[in-house]
Amino acid sequence: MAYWLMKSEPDVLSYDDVVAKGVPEEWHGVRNYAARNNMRAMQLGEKAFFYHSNIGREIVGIVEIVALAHPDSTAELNQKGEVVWECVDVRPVLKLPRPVTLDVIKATPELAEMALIKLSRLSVSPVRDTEWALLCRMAGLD
DNA sequence: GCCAACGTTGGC
DNA sequence: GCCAACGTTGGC
Repeated sequence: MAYWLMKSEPDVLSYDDVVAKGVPEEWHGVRNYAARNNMRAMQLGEKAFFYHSNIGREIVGIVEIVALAHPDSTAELNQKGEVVWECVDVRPVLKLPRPVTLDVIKATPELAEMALIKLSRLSVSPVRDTEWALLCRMAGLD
């Protein structure tokens, strides 16, 4: 099982928004090949951190992948009429007892290699098992 | 609001 | 195929 991190601007879609909707959220709008490829690699049941970019700049919750990559309903086809942009669906799992801020992540040597830090513009990125476990502990989870 | 990083586009 | 110009993301 792989772990992931997905960014959202909370004024567009916050973790609470996803919870309030009560239905799986189609993670549409990604227009970056690396991010798309990461979504294609996701398996059902895998978990992702939900990160608030721009406002807050912190990991606030965990979501679960409930639909494999499928065509992004908001995307245009390319000139050949092919699907280029895809997305997964997620559902909320839990809100972190203590959100983990970007500042704290940056100040933690064990997390210095995270894609969140190294590739700051990548909106869907992998998280290593060790990073996941540490972040969960920092967030106040078992 | 600014700007660095970086991905994409298009001229050559 | 190179690279300058441009657009976007996201931290500051």
